[in-house]
Amino acid sequence: MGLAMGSAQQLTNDAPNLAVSTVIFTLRPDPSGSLKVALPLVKRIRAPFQNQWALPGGPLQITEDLSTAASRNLLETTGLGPRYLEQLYAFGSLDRSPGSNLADRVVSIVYWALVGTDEAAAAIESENVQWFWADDLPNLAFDHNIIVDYALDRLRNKLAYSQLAHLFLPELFTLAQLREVYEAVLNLQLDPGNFRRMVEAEGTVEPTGERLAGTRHRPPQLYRATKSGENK
Amino acid sequence: MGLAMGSAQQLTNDAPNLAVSTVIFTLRPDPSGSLKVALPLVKRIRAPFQNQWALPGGPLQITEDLSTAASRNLLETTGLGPRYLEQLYAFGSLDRSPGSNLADRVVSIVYWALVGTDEAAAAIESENVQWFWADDLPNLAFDHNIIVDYALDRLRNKLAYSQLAHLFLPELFTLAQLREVYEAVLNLQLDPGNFRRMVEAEGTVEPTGERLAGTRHRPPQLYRATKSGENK
DNA sequence: TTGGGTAAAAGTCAAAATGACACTAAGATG
DNA sequence: CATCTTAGTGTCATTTTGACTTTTACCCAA
Repeated sequence: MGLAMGSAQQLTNDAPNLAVSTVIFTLRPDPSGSLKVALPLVKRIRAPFQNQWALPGGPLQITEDLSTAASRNLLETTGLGPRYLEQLYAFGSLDRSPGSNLADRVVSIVYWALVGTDEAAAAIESENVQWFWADDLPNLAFDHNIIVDYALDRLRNKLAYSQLAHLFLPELFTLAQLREVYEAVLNLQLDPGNFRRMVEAEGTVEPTGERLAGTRHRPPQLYRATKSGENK
Repeated sequence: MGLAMGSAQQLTNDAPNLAVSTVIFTLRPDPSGSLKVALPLVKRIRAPFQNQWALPGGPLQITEDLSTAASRNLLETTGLGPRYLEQLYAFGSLDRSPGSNLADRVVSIVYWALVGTDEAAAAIESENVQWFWADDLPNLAFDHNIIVDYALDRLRNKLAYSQLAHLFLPELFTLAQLREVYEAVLNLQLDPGNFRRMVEAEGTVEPTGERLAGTRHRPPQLYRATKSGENK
């Protein structure tokens, strides 16, 4: 209970350290042109797991909210703001970083975010920040592979019983584009007719009256998200 | 970035403190005999919020996992072990404890737990630990009213698309008892026939062949939970 | 011993939701 | 103008859901 003495390098602490990390999802066209889920990772520049890829994150500042820290992760790695941001889970097992001692223990509160397909195309990429396909990740630092899988599960679940698919898209979109989002995230094929019926029944999108020109077929209606069904 | 100097009383820290709290649910018969959701609270013995009721919890020990800490909360307040335990959410707003300064900032990782109706009847109760109806709580310390509401939402959701209702019950139970759990938690009436059809279709319970005697009507079959559909 | 009360358990039925699929519309392309 | 392609509409059988009826098997009181 007395005053703990720090080492020269680091304050010795009897409490775990607290960090916030963020899983950032977007959709990008793969070489064949179909959309796939992608996320940015940062290369670690120090031990442990030096030179391995990891989720963007860092210590929680004493002055910032959890979600603010998550937004900061997002901004610092991609230069973007979130279209959607939600807390995912707090990971705090004792064995998250094998070999390290208890004083280095870190509890990570992880958020997940969506960024628009259009915005993400203009996002920062560099030596130390690169985008990966969510279904084809390298071995990540710490337990970050597990975390990404967990976030993917949540994304797929949310998409099914919530209305956030349009957040990947620009303000105006066709039902085909919306369907493509579902197909990319859920990794399955949807019947266009039935999909239309479902979306119209939900009332979360409304036709704008405008049509998208320049297709090689009948011009599709452009829709926008309704105010009511923003999300949840 | 230098070595922080502590006061005589407390180590001044540039990181938020980390605590684990647990919302513990059970079902108890109310005066009229029907089951209602109840939870134990502890009376705070020091400021802030001295003498107000609060969720059981405390600082996370450097040597224990998050879920272990939650189990410890449960054991220390009720003397019981959890039938079910799941992380709920990490609460970390800057204004959780109005009036306190940043050095006292606490991020709480909250778990929620189920304990059996039978076990809970024998749980500890004292001056400083009492059970309350979930739908009739006093003003709790910190943001704990919000947390309980959040946990109730989660419980109701989980019950609907997951199979944990039987965790409130003893090993053997009738379908009427199982239905009573749903009705108490979701606060609605269910058609007995349709409920039976639903439960049988899910295959999460199996008849034991035994029947419950002593009722004033046709003796109901006793069921148990199947291994396969334990939960999730 | 029998008739009434009660909830268990099984069964019925119409409405709604779902999945598979066919058909027509309206543009582009050659 | 014939053809290709996807938009958009329509059909239909199957499954699921909610409301309800009927029959079963016990207790209890007359």
